[in-house]
Amino acid sequence: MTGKTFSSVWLREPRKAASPGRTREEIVRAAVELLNEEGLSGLSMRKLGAKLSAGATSLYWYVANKDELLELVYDEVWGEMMVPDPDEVGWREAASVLAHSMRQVILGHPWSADLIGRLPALGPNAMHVASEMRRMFKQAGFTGLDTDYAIATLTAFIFGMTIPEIAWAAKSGAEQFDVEQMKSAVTQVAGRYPHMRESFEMTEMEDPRVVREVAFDFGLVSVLDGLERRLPT
Amino acid sequence: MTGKTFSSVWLREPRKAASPGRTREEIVRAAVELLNEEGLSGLSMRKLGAKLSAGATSLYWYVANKDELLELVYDEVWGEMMVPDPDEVGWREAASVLAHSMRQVILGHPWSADLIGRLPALGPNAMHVASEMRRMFKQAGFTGLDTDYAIATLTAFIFGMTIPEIAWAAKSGAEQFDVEQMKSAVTQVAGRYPHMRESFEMTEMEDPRVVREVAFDFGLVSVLDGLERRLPT
DNA sequence: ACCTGAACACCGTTCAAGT
DNA sequence: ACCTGAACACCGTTCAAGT
Repeated sequence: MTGKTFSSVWLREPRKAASPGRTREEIVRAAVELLNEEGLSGLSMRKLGAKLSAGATSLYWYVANKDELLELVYDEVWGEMMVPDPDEVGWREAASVLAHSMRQVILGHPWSADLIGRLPALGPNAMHVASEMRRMFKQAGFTGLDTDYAIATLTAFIFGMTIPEIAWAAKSGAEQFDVEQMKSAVTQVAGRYPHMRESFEMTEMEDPRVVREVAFDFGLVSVLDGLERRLPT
Repeated sequence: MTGKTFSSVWLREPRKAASPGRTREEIVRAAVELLNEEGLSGLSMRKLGAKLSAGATSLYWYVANKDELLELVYDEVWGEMMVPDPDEVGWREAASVLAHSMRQVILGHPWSADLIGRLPALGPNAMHVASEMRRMFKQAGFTGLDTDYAIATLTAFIFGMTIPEIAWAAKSGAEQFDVEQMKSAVTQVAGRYPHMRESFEMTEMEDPRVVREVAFDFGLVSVLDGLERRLPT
């Protein structure tokens, strides 16, 4: 009657840090490198083992399974996010800087997009960011559960906006891509939807990179305005 | 110098609809069943072939690869989303109903969460929803690119809020799960973060399902308020 | 304490061959 | 036009065995 147990790397004691052999840090560093170079599908236990010039399965001594390894590298991403002090710059500025920082970090590690929401974010870096966000919204004036709702709303916006950006960046970005072909493709598909055609025609003359930036700013201001209205007066 | 070409099922003519053999609809229906029963990792070309009592690789006649198959089932999900007529109920009500509907549809097909943002949503059902959303925001008074920004903001919120819900629902939901164990686990991890402990203690006495509902409503109202402020006066 | 290799049970995809 | 089977190049994970 106890059911499945919830498991996460962060709930187990790491192996004793004895002198010989590899360390978790080494493994995580190599994994991140592999991910940055080849993306999520480029990371296999075998390849990672090889990169560390170890046998294919020796990693299982440090980590229970691949998901645990991913939890580890996921937390590295959280470690890169900038959380300004709301006491110094005010909560709105702090939220804004944090949002842009989170977006940039994800865009810089496209493989992390697939991890968001799939993996629990219980690592120390994620905890630190969450904790600082809580401080930020309390400083703004939120109390009780509203504080958590505000956090959830802002992060939902940031992730929801950035995750799809990855797909487009991966496909259309880096100019190794036939822009004309894509345009005609999309136009073809939007053919029977006048509202959509209008939209595509408008964005066609703009640089897609700046369109996404502007869209993010537009949305961010909207979300922060909306949250501000929830503050008790 | 033409680069990689953008490809999608929706850009190719489907195979001639001859009498014998299977149809795309049959295949998609079987795939959706498999996904609902076993989740994304339960869908393999081999299993799907078997379910259709066909050879493992016969599907490749109907579909170029597995991603195309996923694009097909993904659009089925979009087909279930409800888009009320903004001319009848007003844009805010329409947006609100749509948002809740999108959330429910995703929660009802947890496997779709991993597809969002990874796959282009170019199918007819996705196009229809996007087109109606555009009509909705134009009716509200948005013009030009602002209309697209508003759409992006709202969908970012909906997806960003719902995708992580899946992970928790999959783990803690269905009561086949040891709630006590998870609580102590999370508390353990939050130990050194007073802000986090406070938050966990507060949500502990509430039903997590209603907490998520309330959070969604809170965020939705905030986002809609914020968007409303962007309207030209 | 740490690492190895072999083995198991899978994958997606290609392709020549069948009807 | 449609389907098959064999084959290729992979996966994650377990486990007995080595040092």
